[in-house]
Amino acid sequence: MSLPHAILTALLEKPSSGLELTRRFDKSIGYFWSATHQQIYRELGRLEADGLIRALPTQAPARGQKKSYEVLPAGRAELARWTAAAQDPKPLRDTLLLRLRAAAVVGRAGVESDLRRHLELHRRQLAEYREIEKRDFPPDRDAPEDRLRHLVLRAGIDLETFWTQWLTHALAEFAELPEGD
Amino acid sequence: MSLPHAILTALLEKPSSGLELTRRFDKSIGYFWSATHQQIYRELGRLEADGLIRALPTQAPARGQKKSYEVLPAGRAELARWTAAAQDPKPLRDTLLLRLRAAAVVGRAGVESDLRRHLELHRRQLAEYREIEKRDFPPDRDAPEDRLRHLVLRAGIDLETFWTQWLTHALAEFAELPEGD
DNA sequence: TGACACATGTAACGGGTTACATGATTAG
DNA sequence: CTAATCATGTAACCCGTTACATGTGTCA
Repeated sequence: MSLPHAILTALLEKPSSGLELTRRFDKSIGYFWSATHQQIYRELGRLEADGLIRALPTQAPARGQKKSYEVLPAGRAELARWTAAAQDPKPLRDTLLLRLRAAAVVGRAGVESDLRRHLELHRRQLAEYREIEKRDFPPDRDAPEDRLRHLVLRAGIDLETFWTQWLTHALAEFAELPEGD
Repeated sequence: MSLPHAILTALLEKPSSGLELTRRFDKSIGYFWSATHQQIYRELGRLEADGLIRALPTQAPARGQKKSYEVLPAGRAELARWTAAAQDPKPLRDTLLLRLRAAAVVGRAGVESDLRRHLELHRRQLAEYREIEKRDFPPDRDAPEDRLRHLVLRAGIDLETFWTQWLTHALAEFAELPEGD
Protein backbone atom coordinates (compact mmCIF):
# COMPACT_ATOMS: atom_id res chain seq x y z
CA MET A 1 0.00 0.00 0.00
CA SER A 2 2.58 2.54 -1.00
CA LEU A 3 1.79 3.55 -4.55
CA PRO A 4 -1.24 5.67 -3.59
CA HIS A 5 0.92 7.51 -1.07
CA ALA A 6 3.68 8.00 -3.60
CA ILE A 7 1.09 9.57 -5.90
CA LEU A 8 -0.34 11.75 -3.14
CA THR A 9 3.17 13.00 -2.39
CA ALA A 10 3.84 13.76 -6.04
CA LEU A 11 0.50 15.55 -6.44
CA LEU A 12 1.12 17.64 -3.33
CA GLU A 13 4.48 18.68 -4.69
CA LYS A 14 2.71 19.66 -7.90
CA PRO A 15 -0.78 18.91 -9.30
CA SER A 16 -0.41 16.86 -12.47
CA SER A 17 -2.10 14.71 -15.08
CA GLY A 18 -1.54 10.99 -15.39
CA LEU A 19 1.09 11.29 -18.05
CA GLU A 20 2.93 14.04 -16.21
CA LEU A 21 2.98 11.80 -13.15
CA THR A 22 4.31 8.96 -15.27
CA ARG A 23 7.15 11.20 -16.43
CA ARG A 24 7.96 12.21 -12.87
CA PHE A 25 7.95 8.56 -11.82
CA ASP A 26 10.72 7.99 -14.36
CA LYS A 27 12.98 10.21 -12.27
CA SER A 28 12.71 11.98 -8.93
CA ILE A 29 10.25 9.92 -6.89
CA GLY A 30 10.72 7.07 -9.33
CA TYR A 31 14.31 6.66 -8.13
CA PHE A 32 12.96 4.90 -5.07
CA TRP A 33 9.39 4.12 -6.09
CA SER A 34 8.80 3.36 -9.75
CA ALA A 35 5.44 2.90 -11.46
CA THR A 36 4.08 2.43 -14.97
CA HIS A 37 1.39 4.59 -16.49
CA GLN A 38 -1.12 1.74 -16.23
CA GLN A 39 -0.60 1.53 -12.50
CA ILE A 40 -0.85 5.27 -12.16
CA TYR A 41 -4.14 5.60 -14.03
CA ARG A 42 -5.65 2.72 -12.08
CA GLU A 43 -4.58 4.26 -8.81
CA LEU A 44 -5.72 7.77 -9.79
CA GLY A 45 -9.17 6.30 -10.40
CA ARG A 46 -9.23 4.72 -6.96
CA LEU A 47 -7.95 7.80 -5.19
CA GLU A 48 -10.62 9.90 -6.88
CA ALA A 49 -13.34 7.36 -6.02
CA ASP A 50 -12.16 7.43 -2.39
CA GLY A 51 -12.36 11.22 -2.28
CA LEU A 52 -8.65 11.73 -1.63
CA ILE A 53 -7.99 13.64 -4.85
CA ARG A 54 -10.12 15.37 -7.46
CA ALA A 55 -9.80 16.24 -11.12
CA LEU A 56 -9.24 19.92 -11.77
CA PRO A 57 -12.40 21.12 -13.54
CA THR A 58 -10.68 22.67 -16.54
CA GLN A 59 -12.41 20.87 -19.37
CA ALA A 60 -14.68 17.97 -20.19
CA PRO A 61 -12.98 14.72 -19.21
CA ALA A 62 -12.63 12.48 -22.23
CA ARG A 63 -10.31 9.93 -23.70
CA GLY A 64 -7.35 11.69 -25.21
CA GLN A 65 -8.03 14.82 -23.17
CA LYS A 66 -5.62 15.85 -20.48
CA LYS A 67 -6.97 15.49 -16.95
CA SER A 68 -5.09 17.03 -14.01
CA TYR A 69 -5.58 16.13 -10.37
CA GLU A 70 -5.08 17.87 -7.04
CA VAL A 71 -5.03 16.48 -3.50
CA LEU A 72 -8.06 17.05 -1.26
CA PRO A 73 -7.74 17.62 2.51
CA ALA A 74 -8.71 14.00 3.16
CA GLY A 75 -5.83 12.96 0.92
CA ARG A 76 -3.32 15.07 2.78
CA ALA A 77 -4.59 13.69 6.08
CA GLU A 78 -4.27 10.12 4.84
CA LEU A 79 -0.72 10.78 3.67
CA ALA A 80 0.23 12.30 7.03
CA ARG A 81 -1.30 9.31 8.84
CA TRP A 82 0.57 6.83 6.66
CA THR A 83 3.85 8.70 6.97
CA ALA A 84 3.71 8.64 10.74
CA ALA A 85 2.54 5.01 11.06
CA ALA A 86 5.11 2.39 12.05
CA GLN A 87 6.09 0.02 9.26
CA ASP A 88 8.49 -2.90 9.30
CA PRO A 89 11.36 -2.88 6.83
CA LYS A 90 10.86 -5.30 3.96
CA PRO A 91 13.21 -8.26 4.02
CA LEU A 92 15.95 -8.15 1.40
CA ARG A 93 15.10 -9.80 -1.89
CA ASP A 94 17.80 -9.81 -4.49
CA THR A 95 18.17 -12.00 -7.55
CA LEU A 96 21.88 -11.46 -7.97
CA LEU A 97 22.62 -12.79 -4.50
CA LEU A 98 20.32 -15.71 -5.17
CA ARG A 99 22.20 -16.42 -8.39
CA LEU A 100 25.53 -16.48 -6.57
CA ARG A 101 24.10 -18.89 -4.05
CA ALA A 102 22.89 -21.05 -6.94
CA ALA A 103 26.29 -20.71 -8.61
CA ALA A 104 27.84 -22.31 -5.54
CA VAL A 105 25.82 -25.42 -6.43
CA VAL A 106 25.58 -25.54 -10.24
CA GLY A 107 28.77 -23.73 -11.12
CA ARG A 108 29.50 -20.09 -11.86
CA ALA A 109 29.75 -20.21 -15.63
CA GLY A 110 28.33 -17.02 -17.13
CA VAL A 111 27.79 -15.13 -13.90
CA GLU A 112 30.95 -13.09 -13.99
CA SER A 113 30.09 -11.14 -17.13
CA ASP A 114 26.76 -10.15 -15.64
CA LEU A 115 28.48 -8.99 -12.47
CA ARG A 116 30.60 -6.71 -14.64
CA ARG A 117 27.47 -5.45 -16.37
CA HIS A 118 25.80 -4.71 -13.04
CA LEU A 119 28.90 -2.92 -11.82
CA GLU A 120 28.77 -0.65 -14.84
CA LEU A 121 25.04 0.04 -14.36
CA HIS A 122 25.51 0.89 -10.69
CA ARG A 123 28.42 3.17 -11.50
CA ARG A 124 26.25 5.06 -13.95
CA GLN A 125 23.40 5.37 -11.47
CA LEU A 126 25.84 6.62 -8.87
CA ALA A 127 27.19 9.23 -11.26
CA GLU A 128 23.64 10.36 -12.03
CA TYR A 129 22.82 10.73 -8.34
CA ARG A 130 25.98 12.74 -7.77
CA GLU A 131 25.01 15.06 -10.62
CA ILE A 132 21.60 15.62 -9.05
CA GLU A 133 23.22 16.27 -5.70
CA LYS A 134 25.53 18.87 -7.19
CA ARG A 135 22.66 20.51 -9.06
CA ASP A 136 19.89 20.44 -6.43
CA PHE A 137 21.71 20.54 -3.11
CA PRO A 138 24.55 23.05 -3.15
CA PRO A 139 26.38 23.39 0.20
CA ASP A 140 24.90 25.58 2.94
CA ARG A 141 21.40 25.85 1.55
CA ASP A 142 19.18 24.11 3.98
CA ALA A 143 15.47 24.61 4.21
CA PRO A 144 14.10 21.74 6.34
CA GLU A 145 12.29 20.10 3.39
CA ASP A 146 15.49 20.23 1.37
CA ARG A 147 17.32 18.60 4.24
CA LEU A 148 14.87 15.69 4.11
CA ARG A 149 15.02 15.34 0.34
CA HIS A 150 18.80 15.48 0.46
CA LEU A 151 18.77 12.72 3.06
CA VAL A 152 16.78 10.52 0.70
CA LEU A 153 19.22 11.20 -2.11
CA ARG A 154 22.11 10.35 0.21
CA ALA A 155 20.53 6.95 0.77
CA GLY A 156 20.49 6.38 -2.97
CA ILE A 157 24.12 7.48 -3.29
CA ASP A 158 25.27 5.33 -0.40
CA LEU A 159 23.38 2.31 -1.71
CA GLU A 160 24.93 2.60 -5.16
CA THR A 161 28.29 3.07 -3.52
CA PHE A 162 27.75 -0.14 -1.58
CA TRP A 163 26.88 -2.05 -4.75
CA THR A 164 29.87 -0.80 -6.71
CA GLN A 165 32.20 -1.69 -3.86
CA TRP A 166 30.68 -5.08 -3.26
CA LEU A 167 30.65 -5.96 -6.96
CA THR A 168 34.27 -4.87 -7.29
CA HIS A 169 35.13 -7.09 -4.35
CA ALA A 170 33.12 -9.97 -5.83
CA LEU A 171 34.92 -9.70 -9.16
CA ALA A 172 38.27 -9.71 -7.37
CA GLU A 173 37.24 -12.91 -5.59
CA PHE A 174 36.24 -14.46 -8.89
CA ALA A 175 39.63 -13.65 -10.32
CA GLU A 176 41.28 -15.59 -7.47
CA LEU A 177 39.06 -18.63 -7.80
CA PRO A 178 40.24 -21.62 -9.85
CA GLU A 179 39.03 -21.66 -13.46
CA GLY A 180 35.72 -23.29 -12.67
CA ASP A 181 33.09 -25.21 -14.61
CA MET B 1 10.56 -15.81 -11.85
CA SER B 2 13.00 -16.37 -9.01
CA LEU B 3 11.14 -18.40 -6.41
CA PRO B 4 11.34 -21.65 -8.40
CA HIS B 5 15.09 -21.17 -8.73
CA ALA B 6 15.46 -20.41 -5.06
CA ILE B 7 13.66 -23.69 -4.33
CA LEU B 8 15.79 -25.62 -6.82
CA THR B 9 18.91 -24.26 -5.14
CA ALA B 10 17.64 -25.21 -1.70
CA LEU B 11 16.68 -28.70 -2.86
CA LEU B 12 20.06 -29.25 -4.49
CA GLU B 13 21.76 -28.25 -1.26
CA LYS B 14 19.55 -30.79 0.49
CA PRO B 15 16.36 -32.66 -0.55
CA SER B 16 13.51 -31.57 1.70
CA SER B 17 9.79 -31.54 2.30
CA GLY B 18 7.65 -28.44 1.98
CA LEU B 19 7.75 -27.63 5.65
CA GLU B 20 11.48 -28.18 5.88
CA LEU B 21 11.93 -25.79 2.97
CA THR B 22 9.71 -23.28 4.73
CA ARG B 23 11.96 -23.51 7.79
CA ARG B 24 15.05 -23.00 5.67
CA PHE B 25 13.44 -20.01 3.99
CA ASP B 26 13.15 -18.46 7.44
CA LYS B 27 16.95 -18.30 7.60
CA SER B 28 19.80 -19.06 5.20
CA ILE B 29 18.34 -18.58 1.72
CA GLY B 30 15.46 -16.66 3.27
CA TYR B 31 17.89 -13.89 4.25
CA PHE B 32 17.83 -12.70 0.66
CA TRP B 33 14.79 -14.51 -0.75
CA SER B 34 11.92 -15.09 1.64
CA ALA B 35 8.82 -17.16 0.97
CA THR B 36 5.79 -18.41 2.88
CA HIS B 37 4.73 -22.03 3.03
CA GLN B 38 1.78 -21.33 0.73
CA GLN B 39 4.09 -20.03 -1.96
CA ILE B 40 6.40 -22.97 -1.50
CA TYR B 41 3.71 -25.66 -1.81
CA ARG B 42 2.25 -23.96 -4.87
CA GLU B 43 5.66 -23.78 -6.50
CA LEU B 44 6.60 -27.35 -5.57
CA GLY B 45 3.46 -28.48 -7.36
CA ARG B 46 4.44 -26.58 -10.50
CA LEU B 47 8.04 -27.74 -10.44
CA GLU B 48 6.87 -31.33 -10.13
CA ALA B 49 4.35 -30.90 -12.94
CA ASP B 50 7.10 -29.44 -15.12
CA GLY B 51 9.36 -32.41 -14.46
CA LEU B 52 12.08 -30.38 -12.72
CA ILE B 53 11.76 -32.12 -9.37
CA ARG B 54 10.13 -35.31 -8.12
CA ALA B 55 8.75 -36.58 -4.84
CA LEU B 56 10.91 -39.17 -3.15
CA PRO B 57 8.88 -42.38 -3.28
CA THR B 58 9.03 -43.14 0.42
CA GLN B 59 5.35 -43.46 1.24
CA ALA B 60 1.87 -42.78 -0.06
CA PRO B 61 1.41 -39.06 -0.66
CA ALA B 62 -1.51 -37.78 1.38
CA ARG B 63 -2.60 -34.72 3.26
CA GLY B 64 -0.78 -34.57 6.55
CA GLN B 65 1.93 -36.97 5.30
CA LYS B 66 5.43 -35.70 4.82
CA LYS B 67 6.52 -35.51 1.18
CA SER B 68 10.16 -34.90 0.28
CA TYR B 69 11.45 -33.73 -3.08
CA GLU B 70 14.68 -34.01 -5.00
CA VAL B 71 15.89 -32.17 -8.10
CA LEU B 72 15.87 -33.98 -11.45
CA PRO B 73 18.54 -33.40 -14.12
CA ALA B 74 16.18 -31.10 -16.03
CA GLY B 75 15.84 -29.02 -12.86
CA ARG B 76 19.57 -28.69 -12.42
CA ALA B 77 19.93 -27.70 -16.07
CA GLU B 78 17.21 -25.06 -15.74
CA LEU B 79 18.89 -23.63 -12.65
CA ALA B 80 22.26 -23.47 -14.41
CA ARG B 81 20.63 -21.74 -17.40
CA TRP B 82 18.89 -19.17 -15.18
CA THR B 83 22.01 -18.52 -13.14
CA ALA B 84 24.06 -17.71 -16.22
CA ALA B 85 21.38 -15.60 -17.96
CA ALA B 86 21.75 -11.82 -17.87
CA GLN B 87 19.23 -10.05 -15.65
CA ASP B 88 18.80 -6.35 -14.98
CA PRO B 89 18.97 -5.15 -11.39
CA LYS B 90 15.57 -4.25 -9.96
CA PRO B 91 15.08 -0.55 -9.33
CA LEU B 92 15.16 0.45 -5.69
CA ARG B 93 11.81 0.46 -3.94
CA ASP B 94 11.80 1.50 -0.33
CA THR B 95 8.92 2.68 1.80
CA LEU B 96 11.05 4.43 4.37
CA LEU B 97 12.60 6.70 1.75
CA LEU B 98 9.17 7.37 0.33
CA ARG B 99 7.94 8.32 3.78
CA LEU B 100 10.76 10.80 4.23
CA ARG B 101 9.93 12.35 0.90
CA ALA B 102 6.31 12.58 2.02
CA ALA B 103 7.43 14.01 5.35
CA ALA B 104 9.05 16.87 3.47
CA VAL B 105 5.52 17.80 2.34
CA VAL B 106 3.15 16.85 5.17
CA GLY B 107 5.52 17.22 8.11
CA ARG B 108 7.72 14.75 9.90
CA ALA B 109 5.66 14.12 13.01
CA GLY B 110 5.96 10.49 14.08
CA VAL B 111 8.66 9.48 11.63
CA GLU B 112 11.60 9.85 13.96
CA SER B 113 10.53 7.13 16.39
CA ASP B 114 10.15 4.69 13.53
CA LEU B 115 13.62 5.58 12.27
CA ARG B 116 14.94 4.65 15.70
CA ARG B 117 13.02 1.39 15.57
CA HIS B 118 14.44 0.56 12.15
CA LEU B 119 17.94 1.37 13.34
CA GLU B 120 17.54 -1.11 16.18
CA LEU B 121 16.19 -3.79 13.83
CA HIS B 122 19.05 -3.34 11.38
CA ARG B 123 21.58 -3.46 14.21
CA ARG B 124 20.15 -6.79 15.32
CA GLN B 125 20.20 -8.19 11.81
CA LEU B 126 23.79 -7.06 11.42
CA ALA B 127 24.76 -8.76 14.67
CA GLU B 128 23.04 -11.97 13.52
CA TYR B 129 24.93 -11.91 10.22
CA ARG B 130 28.23 -11.38 12.02
CA GLU B 131 27.48 -14.37 14.23
CA ILE B 132 26.83 -16.52 11.18
CA GLU B 133 30.04 -15.29 9.61
CA LYS B 134 32.03 -16.19 12.69
CA ARG B 135 30.39 -19.62 12.87
CA ASP B 136 30.32 -20.65 9.21
CA PHE B 137 33.30 -18.87 7.66
CA PRO B 138 36.36 -19.07 9.88
CA PRO B 139 39.48 -17.46 8.37
CA ASP B 140 41.55 -19.40 5.84
CA ARG B 141 39.00 -22.06 5.00
CA ASP B 142 38.09 -21.53 1.42
CA ALA B 143 36.50 -24.12 -0.75
CA PRO B 144 35.21 -22.31 -3.87
CA GLU B 145 31.53 -22.83 -2.93
CA ASP B 146 32.22 -21.41 0.52
CA ARG B 147 33.89 -18.41 -1.09
CA LEU B 148 30.69 -17.71 -3.04
CA ARG B 149 28.40 -18.21 -0.05
CA HIS B 150 30.63 -15.98 2.04
CA LEU B 151 30.42 -13.32 -0.65
CA VAL B 152 26.64 -13.38 -0.42
CA LEU B 153 26.79 -13.06 3.35
CA ARG B 154 29.19 -10.13 2.97
CA ALA B 155 26.57 -8.37 0.87
CA GLY B 156 24.06 -8.81 3.68
CA ILE B 157 26.54 -7.51 6.24
CA ASP B 158 27.50 -4.52 4.12
CA LEU B 159 23.88 -3.68 3.39
CA GLU B 160 22.92 -3.74 7.06
CA THR B 161 26.00 -1.66 7.80
CA PHE B 162 24.84 0.88 5.23
CA TRP B 163 21.39 1.08 6.80
CA THR B 164 22.66 1.51 10.34
CA GLN B 165 25.03 4.25 9.22
CA TRP B 166 22.47 6.03 7.12
CA LEU B 167 19.79 5.85 9.83
CA THR B 168 22.26 7.16 12.39
CA HIS B 169 23.05 10.04 10.07
CA ALA B 170 19.35 10.66 9.45
CA LEU B 171 18.59 10.81 13.17
CA ALA B 172 21.45 13.25 13.67
CA GLU B 173 19.95 15.46 10.94
CA PHE B 174 16.56 15.28 12.62
CA ALA B 175 18.10 16.42 15.88
CA GLU B 176 19.44 19.54 14.14
CA LEU B 177 16.18 20.40 12.45
CA PRO B 178 13.81 22.90 14.11
CA GLU B 179 11.10 21.37 16.29
CA GLY B 180 8.64 20.84 13.47
CA ASP B 181 4.98 19.94 13.26
C1' DT C 1 -4.48 12.70 -45.24
C1' DG C 2 -1.32 10.15 -43.10
C1' DA C 3 2.05 9.68 -39.66
C1' DC C 4 3.34 10.66 -35.19
C1' DA C 5 3.40 12.24 -30.51
C1' DC C 6 0.31 13.07 -26.80
C1' DA C 7 -2.94 11.23 -23.56
C1' DT C 8 -5.98 8.01 -21.24
C1' DG C 9 -7.37 3.94 -20.63
C1' DT C 10 -8.76 -1.99 -20.66
C1' DA C 11 -7.62 -6.79 -20.17
C1' DA C 12 -5.10 -10.66 -18.75
C1' DC C 13 -1.72 -12.75 -16.00
C1' DG C 14 1.48 -13.96 -12.30
C1' DG C 15 3.66 -13.48 -7.79
C1' DG C 16 3.18 -12.32 -2.86
C1' DT C 17 0.09 -11.92 1.13
C1' DT C 18 -3.49 -13.28 4.25
C1' DA C 19 -6.98 -16.16 5.97
C1' DC C 20 -8.70 -20.43 6.31
C1' DA C 21 -9.19 -25.82 5.85
C1' DT C 22 -7.84 -30.52 6.68
C1' DG C 23 -5.41 -34.59 8.01
C1' DA C 24 -1.71 -37.09 10.91
C1' DT C 25 1.11 -37.63 15.09
C1' DT C 26 2.31 -37.19 19.72
C1' DA C 27 2.14 -35.67 24.81
C1' DG C 28 -0.35 -35.23 28.84
C1' DC D 1 -9.43 -38.30 24.39
C1' DT D 2 -8.20 -33.95 23.51
C1' DA D 3 -5.07 -30.40 22.69
C1' DA D 4 -1.03 -29.03 20.51
C1' DT D 5 2.04 -29.59 16.81
C1' DC D 6 3.42 -31.21 12.41
C1' DA D 7 2.29 -31.11 7.64
C1' DT D 8 0.01 -30.10 3.35
C1' DG D 9 -2.95 -27.69 1.09
C1' DT D 10 -7.26 -24.02 -1.01
C1' DA D 11 -9.16 -19.53 -1.89
C1' DA D 12 -9.31 -14.70 -2.39
C1' DC D 13 -7.19 -10.43 -2.95
C1' DC D 14 -3.89 -6.80 -4.39
C1' DC D 15 0.00 -5.09 -6.80
C1' DG D 16 3.15 -4.99 -10.65
C1' DT D 17 3.82 -6.32 -15.50
C1' DT D 18 2.77 -6.78 -20.35
C1' DA D 19 0.12 -6.21 -24.31
C1' DC D 20 -3.27 -3.92 -26.50
C1' DA D 21 -7.07 -0.24 -27.52
C1' DT D 22 -8.80 4.32 -28.33
C1' DG D 23 -9.03 9.11 -28.96
C1' DT D 24 -6.79 14.05 -29.85
C1' DG D 25 -3.79 17.50 -31.85
C1' DT D 26 -0.23 18.78 -35.03
C1' DC D 27 2.71 19.06 -38.85
C1' DA D 28 4.57 17.81 -43.32
